[in-house]
Amino acid sequence: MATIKELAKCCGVSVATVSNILNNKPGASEKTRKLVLEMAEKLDYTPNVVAKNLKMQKTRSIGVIAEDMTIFSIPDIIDGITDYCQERDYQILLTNLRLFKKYSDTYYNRDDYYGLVGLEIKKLMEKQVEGIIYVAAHERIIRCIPDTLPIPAVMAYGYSKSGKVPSVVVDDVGGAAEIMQYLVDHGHKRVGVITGKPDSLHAQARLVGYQQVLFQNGILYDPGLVVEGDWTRESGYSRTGQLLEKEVTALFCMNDLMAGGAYDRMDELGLKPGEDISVAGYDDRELSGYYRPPLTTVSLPLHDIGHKASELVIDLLNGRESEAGPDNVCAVGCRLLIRKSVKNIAVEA
Amino acid sequence: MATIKELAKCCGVSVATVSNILNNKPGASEKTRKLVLEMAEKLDYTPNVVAKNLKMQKTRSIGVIAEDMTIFSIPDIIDGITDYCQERDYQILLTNLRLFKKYSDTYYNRDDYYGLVGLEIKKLMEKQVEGIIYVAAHERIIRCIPDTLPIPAVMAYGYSKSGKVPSVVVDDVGGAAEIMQYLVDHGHKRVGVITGKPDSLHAQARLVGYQQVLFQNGILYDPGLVVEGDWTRESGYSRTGQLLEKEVTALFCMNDLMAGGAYDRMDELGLKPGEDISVAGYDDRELSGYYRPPLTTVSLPLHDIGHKASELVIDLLNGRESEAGPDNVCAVGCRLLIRKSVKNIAVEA
DNA sequence: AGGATTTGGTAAAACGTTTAATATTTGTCC
DNA sequence: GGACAAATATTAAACGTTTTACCAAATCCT
Repeated sequence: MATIKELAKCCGVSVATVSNILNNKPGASEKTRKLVLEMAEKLDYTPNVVAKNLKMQKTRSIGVIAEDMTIFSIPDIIDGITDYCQERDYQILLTNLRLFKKYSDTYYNRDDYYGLVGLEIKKLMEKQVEGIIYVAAHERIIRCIPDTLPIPAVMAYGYSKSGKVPSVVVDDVGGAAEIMQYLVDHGHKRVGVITGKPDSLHAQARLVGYQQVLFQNGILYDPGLVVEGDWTRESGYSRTGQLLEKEVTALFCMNDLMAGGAYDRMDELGLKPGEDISVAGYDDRELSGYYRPPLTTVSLPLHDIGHKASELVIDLLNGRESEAGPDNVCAVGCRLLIRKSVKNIAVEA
Repeated sequence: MATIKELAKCCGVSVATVSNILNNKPGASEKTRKLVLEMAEKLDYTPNVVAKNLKMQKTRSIGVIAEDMTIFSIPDIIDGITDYCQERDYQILLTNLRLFKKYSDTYYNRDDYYGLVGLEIKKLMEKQVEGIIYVAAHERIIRCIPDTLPIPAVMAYGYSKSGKVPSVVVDDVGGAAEIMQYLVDHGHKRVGVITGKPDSLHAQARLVGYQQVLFQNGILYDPGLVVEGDWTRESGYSRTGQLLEKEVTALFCMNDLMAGGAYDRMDELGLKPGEDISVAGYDDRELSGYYRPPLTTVSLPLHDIGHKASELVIDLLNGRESEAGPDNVCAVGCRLLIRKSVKNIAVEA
């Protein structure tokens, strides 16, 4: 593989000249410029970027630490990251923690998990990445990214402990509000809710969105209409029964899986989802498009999260101020995905 | 950020000594060894790997070119790649082509697609990756990886045009044979097939597996029992009707989506899948576990494909001979995933 | 014509490591 | 105490670039 020195020799000029020409710096005659360019082509000269990086003290690369590639949220976030990084010509170094393969459910309390992340950060820094994005599988407070890093870091789909490292997250209250408003616009005043695990940030925020819409529309909040699920299809199935007894006209399930469980239960009871009882989901998992009827849900802005996160980190490493909010959190909005599971029962005026 | 030179000065020794100690080479006294190690800790010395790479002419990194991160097969393959690469301490540089976002369905005929891939390969080589893995979204012949690359390359989930670059693919005939054998073991002699698009390698191989099992069990192959689908749920739905007229006892759908369509049709006709008619799928898409009844299917060895591909490429770049078969193709086996959609109708002996 | 300026080019240092060749210190033995 | 070997440490070159400082030739201006 030809080096710049060999190329220079072939052209009968100095390396400096070649370097200048290749980086289109001024100060070379058209003649030598052409000569060098042609010769570079002929020798199939490929610049050694690692030498360049060493000299320039820049790598135009950022480290991406993903908790687990096989969790549904992660690939889309990474897709967003690569989208923006390509545009800005940054290379990504991927680290896959394989968290859910390596650790039990309680992974996030384990010291060795922190150790692992610390090690991977160190490895990336040795490789002179200019920034780091940590991609969480679901929103929560992540304690393992120190806020004393000498390079910028950004959390995608999670919060940092101290709030010092910028985070980009889903606007869950907005998303929940949007679909709830859609429900009340379609005449649903008694909407049962199946929540996620109550310690989950997602579940808390979505509940706030629910309450917000109730309030804004002058509907009294009835705590009896909200029951606790745990994100699984089974919990959606089992909770649906008790909600149905309360004469709700619609169900808001805090994820698509539980909505699937609700469908199951209704089928059993001879009720038609989207006809007898409306149902709304959340997340836009691939499968919910295949429910019968297809589920109306809210689409998580995963791509945008990745896009925004890389935007932030690249701004930061170029010395520009982060334009995340004052609390360093950037919430990106969801898109309402209207399908067939919500019936309009509003009486016309 | 401290360099080795500063560290050396702080310790009052030469850089060479520090280097030797840090790489635990022999020839340093216990005393200085300890001193240096402690000082390194104290200064939080972080070696500059790009300098090291330049000197060593090695980067321990491999480039991964993924066609599209958001296609379901890709993340699992990448997970397999990272799994093995972590073990061997190779870093991965990720390139996401975003093929299905950027190009139409006919992307693979477009010149700019080839150009794009060529460019990305060049970029990776400039960064001195030691090997390249191309990750396809589904199996087909990939024409855009030249077989004259100066570094080893491997195709994951695809074939190279010339057969010169090693490929690791799914053993689709084996997978189809396995689930078919399961079907006949459960007494099904008349098994209808809904194929994928006939020009797909997947569809062709799976059909061979189907025929193989028929032959081995002395069942006559009836071409009337195989109808052409196009991988979509709709095609599964529409094809099911005509198969049902042929008095089949089971359906083998060449992917889970079409199996879902078959379920839909049976529901409509008042037939219970897994009871009145057995159905088998292929691919193990997440959603098929939620079908009612859960679909018996074959699980694609995506993780293993990634694992094997990185094994091959790392062997290759270390000068070991590739242990792919003589035709440079390594087919990795599938796992039968038994759930609830196949009924045993065999008469006991 | 001759000094000043512009144009086109070069030499060499630097980036942070590793390593081969060499130098220095320490220890052993008579 | 001196010779020799072994143990330990140092010097300097190298990896492939970029860039600063410098130089020579060509061009311009009066």
